[in-house]
Amino acid sequence: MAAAPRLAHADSRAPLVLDAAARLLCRRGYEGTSVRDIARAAGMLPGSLYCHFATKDDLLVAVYERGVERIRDAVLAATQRCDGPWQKLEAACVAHLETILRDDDYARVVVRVFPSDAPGATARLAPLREHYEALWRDLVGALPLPARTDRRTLRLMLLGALNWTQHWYHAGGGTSPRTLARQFTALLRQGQEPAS
Amino acid sequence: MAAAPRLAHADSRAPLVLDAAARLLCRRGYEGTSVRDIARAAGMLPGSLYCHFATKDDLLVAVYERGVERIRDAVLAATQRCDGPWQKLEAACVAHLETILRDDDYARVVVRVFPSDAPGATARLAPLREHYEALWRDLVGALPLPARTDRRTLRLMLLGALNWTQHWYHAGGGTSPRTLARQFTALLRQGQEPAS
Amino acid sequence: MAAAPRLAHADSRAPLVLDAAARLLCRRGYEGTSVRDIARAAGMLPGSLYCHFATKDDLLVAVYERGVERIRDAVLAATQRCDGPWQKLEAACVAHLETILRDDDYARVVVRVFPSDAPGATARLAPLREHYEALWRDLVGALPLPARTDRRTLRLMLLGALNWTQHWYHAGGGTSPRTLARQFTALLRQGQEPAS
Amino acid sequence: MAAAPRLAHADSRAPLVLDAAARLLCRRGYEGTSVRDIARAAGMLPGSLYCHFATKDDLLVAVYERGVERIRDAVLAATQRCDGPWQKLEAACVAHLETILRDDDYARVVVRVFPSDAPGATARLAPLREHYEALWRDLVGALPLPARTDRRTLRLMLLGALNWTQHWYHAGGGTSPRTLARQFTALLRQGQEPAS
DNA sequence: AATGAATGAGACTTCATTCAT
DNA sequence: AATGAATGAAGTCTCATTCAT
Repeated sequence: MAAAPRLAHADSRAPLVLDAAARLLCRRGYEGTSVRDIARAAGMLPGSLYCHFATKDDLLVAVYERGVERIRDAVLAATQRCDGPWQKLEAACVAHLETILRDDDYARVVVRVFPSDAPGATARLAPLREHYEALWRDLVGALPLPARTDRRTLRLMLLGALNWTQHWYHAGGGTSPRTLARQFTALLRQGQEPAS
Repeated sequence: MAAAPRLAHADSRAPLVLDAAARLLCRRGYEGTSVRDIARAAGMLPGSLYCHFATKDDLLVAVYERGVERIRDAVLAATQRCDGPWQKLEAACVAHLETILRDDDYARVVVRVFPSDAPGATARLAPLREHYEALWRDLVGALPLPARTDRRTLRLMLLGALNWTQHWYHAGGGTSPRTLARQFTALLRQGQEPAS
Repeated sequence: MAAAPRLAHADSRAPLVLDAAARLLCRRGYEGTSVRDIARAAGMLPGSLYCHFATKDDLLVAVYERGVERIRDAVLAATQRCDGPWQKLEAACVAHLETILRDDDYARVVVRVFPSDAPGATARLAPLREHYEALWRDLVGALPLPARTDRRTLRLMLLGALNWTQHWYHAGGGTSPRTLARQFTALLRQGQEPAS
Repeated sequence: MAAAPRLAHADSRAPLVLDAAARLLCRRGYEGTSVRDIARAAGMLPGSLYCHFATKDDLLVAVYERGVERIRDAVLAATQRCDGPWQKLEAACVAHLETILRDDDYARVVVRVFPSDAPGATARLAPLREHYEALWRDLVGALPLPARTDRRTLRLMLLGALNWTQHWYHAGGGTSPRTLARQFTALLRQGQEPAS
């Protein structure tokens, strides 16, 4: 079934373009990536990109959509394999970090490029991001926390710490994304003040 | 408003240029800010900028230097007013957050623009950043922590959480930078797992 | 006159650009010719030049290549029509001078612009020039000369005299390039001291 | 008398500016030399140059005047030390070549920069050059030549050969300017055809 | 679906020059 | 005589985009 006649040309080279765009966007950001660069990386001429995407912004949005979908799927899958709210949170952190620190360029774009970086696409980008973060609202909402705890702050703190890793984490540095995620969770869960 | 009467030949309009640059850089990033924009904001022609700064990179470095100096001074001053390592850390978080979330555009540039964003200035920017982060190494180093704790991870987690606030915090949202900083510190210090 | 109907999509307007570049470069030199000027002369916008040539230097190199090719071909063809080393030398002088003093702007660029004028292209220009001058080494090498004669000096003297004509020769002044070339050759060959 | 009180400040630093201009102009040409470069080389700011010279063109003309004066003086002095028209011509060639191939930047400017390179100064530059070349008209005019000889061509050929040396001569290459000048003269005087 | 050429705006930077001080 | 700051034009080159083919 899968190895049917027509195989390669399928529905064009749009995926190839997306891959190239994701690769560059997550490394150089929105302003630092030109349509020319993307075209070259995809083995095309700049004009040819416009057969697949009407504007640079559209291309970014398409990458973003896939990025959000992927990281969301990864986190969802990870949390469903666990029981217990803290276990689920830890699994989510592991999935999030492994996704953005390994080779998923699409997901990395979501973390690297901010909706405000592309003024013409802000309105479409923001909801996508929001869609992903809603997931974390649920995860944090499910935690058994002292009444005084501000769950929003906790969530934003954790996501901030996770996302900021892109700026300092380098593979091969000893600590794996998984270990790092677990450390983050533990720090939040148990605190560091020695039991007095 | 632009083009003041040309009195005050003294010490020039370089500070004005720096202010304009800081304002734009912290909002739009390095690639998103053009020399034209900065010149216009300073009430000059683009070429006139080059009386004060030889290149766009030099201008960024000058802003960075002032930014690092300011946020460093703020944190140092705050910590010296406190006793106790956790108190010092909390004071540092408050100072850091108040500086980057209020109107100090210079400090915000340091948090927003990464050395790698400006390839021609990376070599000058990175040490400045490092100079500031060294301060946090000391602060975290002084904490009385369980032996198992990875102080580096703790530091990077906290700084990540603090710096990421620039992406979601908006003044007038109820929580002040000071409150936020205290919450972050408390979350790390005491943990959230209900005493069992 | 600019902006032809846009028919003739074939093989593009690159030759037109080259022609315009050659025309200006041989008259105003490298620094004296701007990309803007060339574009205007070619009926394009400055940015459009870069569809055909990646940099100003590349454009110069392309002109140079054609210039060297043309003058070399002219000299080679002329010498092959003659017998005898002095006849060949004279024919070469005639060809060289007719080429650079008539309307071959490409060849004139080779004589006018020095590799060192365009630092970024020196490495590519110098071998081209050398390629042409090698031809003259052969021509002078074949002359039956008194043993004491420094052939290198003779060659450089002759080429210098020929090339310098660009600075004073103006068509319509009575002497044709052909006549001039013959005079130069005769002066060197027979000397001017009256037979005593 | 000479070692009187006021010594150094004399009539300002104009000579210093001229020296700097000559140095740069003879090396980089007119378009390749900026007013800024000259000012920096003279230890001044660009604006300060305009205390001494109203425009870049004026500066070039001033350098040119001194250049012509120097090379003219050198040639005149040399010819007056000799007897015989061919001896005078040889002495002139030696003086010309030693002046432009050694360190007299002023004279080198005259040979390197053409009146047409500075459109705004062409009208003032051309007569200066002409003034120098008139000298050669006399020298060649005095030669005892066969009636058929075109003295103008002979003169232009010799001057072309001499001036072109700037493009290939490098000190330390074995042949001195003096030797070279003598070779040029001999080639013209005696011819190279072996006595048959 | 893709190309090659072109566009017009705008990028950073340097130019010769001016002028109040 | 000199400075420091500014100007306005122009320098080379890149940008996202368009469009006939």
